[in-house]
Amino acid sequence: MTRALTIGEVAERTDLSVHALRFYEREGLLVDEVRRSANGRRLYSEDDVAWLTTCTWLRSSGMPLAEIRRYTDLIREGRGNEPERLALLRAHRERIQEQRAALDRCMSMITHKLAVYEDHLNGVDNGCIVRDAEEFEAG
Amino acid sequence: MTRALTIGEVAERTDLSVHALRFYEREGLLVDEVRRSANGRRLYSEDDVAWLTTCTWLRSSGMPLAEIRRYTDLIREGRGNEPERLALLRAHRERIQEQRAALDRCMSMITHKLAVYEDHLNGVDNGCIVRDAEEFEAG
DNA sequence: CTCACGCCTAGAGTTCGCTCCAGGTCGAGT
DNA sequence: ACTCGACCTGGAGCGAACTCTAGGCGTGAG
Repeated sequence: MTRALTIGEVAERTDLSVHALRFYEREGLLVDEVRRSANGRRLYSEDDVAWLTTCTWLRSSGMPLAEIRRYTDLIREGRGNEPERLALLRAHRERIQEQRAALDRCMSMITHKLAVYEDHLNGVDNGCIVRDAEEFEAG
Repeated sequence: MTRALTIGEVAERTDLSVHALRFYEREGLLVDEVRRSANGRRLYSEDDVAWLTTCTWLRSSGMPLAEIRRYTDLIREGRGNEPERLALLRAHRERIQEQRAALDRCMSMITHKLAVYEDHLNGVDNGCIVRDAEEFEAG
């Protein structure tokens, strides 16, 4: 068994602040209760770090903390609710796909605007009033 | 010239609430001052709608309102600051790419967990303690 | 005439996800 | 003996992006 980690060490490894770690704990985002040292300091296991990393990934893809808590609860409950976990993950997968679509839409808009502005700055002056990139096209 | 639109109509077309539209206006997110009817009601042009749509796309790809305002200001200023606009758009393009990477990371994690759970539910019971999907693999 | 409706303003309230503070404990180093 | 740094708690505070409320106006249908 590996050495227990302090909150500071976990903060470094997960890119969460120590404040956020305590906050996540209060919010019930940890599957197991965090162990404590004799003097009351938190002791995290590698499993805790792994789970927190999963949490940060879910967060970075836009899952609200409330839903991560729900997922955590399901895991804590143990066997039997796998269909619910599946449903939750599938729902999130859908949202990720929607987000990706949104990013792609915006990305092509930006690519387009960049092209227009770059043309403009390279002297392809079409002489129309300059406002947003879109307006170059009209001329 | 096309008919001016009421705030309600613009709300429908942009998927922003009327509250949000007034809020955006207060925050200086509109390039031109919104026209008003005789009795003080807002009258939006198709250009306004187009710009607001651009704003919603930028928002949906995670650009903060403060930065949209900055971009709006640059456009309102007129010719001469195209390099700044380019820089702003390029910076946002980078962030979009990072976000996409984050989504992809999370997506493959989810795909993996889904596969593990689905196997499990289809009777591929590997007999280990059931917690998060990851733990199925160990067995 | 009255009623509902859509709009107006100024400003308060809400949700989310932290972030920070005050005040305190502990252990190691000088 | 003293100080420093990392940790503890409970609770306040914050920034973002809305969202809603109160109170009021103008117009059109019944």
